[in-house]
Amino acid sequence: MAAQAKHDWADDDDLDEVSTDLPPPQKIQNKDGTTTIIEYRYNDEGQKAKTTRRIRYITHREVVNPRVAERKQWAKFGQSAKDGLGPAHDTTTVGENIIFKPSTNWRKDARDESKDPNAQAMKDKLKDKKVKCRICNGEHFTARCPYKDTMAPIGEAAGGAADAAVGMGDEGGAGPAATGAAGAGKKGSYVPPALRGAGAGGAGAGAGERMGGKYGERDDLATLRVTNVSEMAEENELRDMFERFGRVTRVFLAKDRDTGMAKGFAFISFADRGDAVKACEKMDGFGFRHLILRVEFAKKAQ
DNA sequence: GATGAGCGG
Repeated sequence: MAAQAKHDWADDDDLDEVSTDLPPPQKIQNKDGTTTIIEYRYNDEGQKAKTTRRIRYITHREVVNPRVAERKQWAKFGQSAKDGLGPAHDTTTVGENIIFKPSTNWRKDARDESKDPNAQAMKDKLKDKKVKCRICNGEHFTARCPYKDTMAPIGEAAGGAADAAVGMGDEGGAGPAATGAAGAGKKGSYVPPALRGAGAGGAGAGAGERMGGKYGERDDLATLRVTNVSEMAEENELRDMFERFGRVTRVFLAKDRDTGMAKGFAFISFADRGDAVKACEKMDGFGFRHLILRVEFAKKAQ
């Protein structure tokens, strides 16, 4: 036993893998000056593969980038130290040859481009485009409209409020009537997706309909704030954790908008407040990724 | 320790 123990059976396989009946590479000189190289190797699936290449050796300086030619002469190192010069098929991927065409007169190039009919059509389209405010039809963005906060967008006149505001606009100033219109609700102001459809009771509120309250009010009756959340955590994980208590309607994991780094707290909204209560009780103090979660009902807007 | 996100030319 000891006599033959030097040989680890596990190594045998490896040896076989590389050294079994792979025919040696062949080089065939063709009459036209090219060389055909046939190599055998194992591919990723462990199957034998044959590679045939017909190449023409070029030594002319003008044809081969001299710096590339030089690199081919470099001695290899590391695990490739014993390999011959030039690229080896099993360690080298020959990339696509991307040709840059730096231009000294890009202005002229740009002009040429404009002759392209497609580009021209596009330009015409853009030329005709004018900024048109959705509120007052003025030549500014809706967001910059002076009546942004006092008027509903055209075609969405809410009762007499919008008309009143139009009247004010004609007089060139905002007055008490306009202020009243604003009080009725900022229709037309942007509502972020998370807040859309929010209203008393949550369900049944028609989209965009005012529920006697301000816009921007989120239904947080069944929303939990979870703090001490691992920065590695993902929204899906949180959802999975809380879903066992009831239907989770929203998971918000706070992250820095620029860096994307998790800020370590999250909001979980439930469809049913009773589920939220249960989840709050059970999950407060829950160990998650080496941290202990703190779970409480979210404040603000109730 | 922290209470949320943000249109579109």
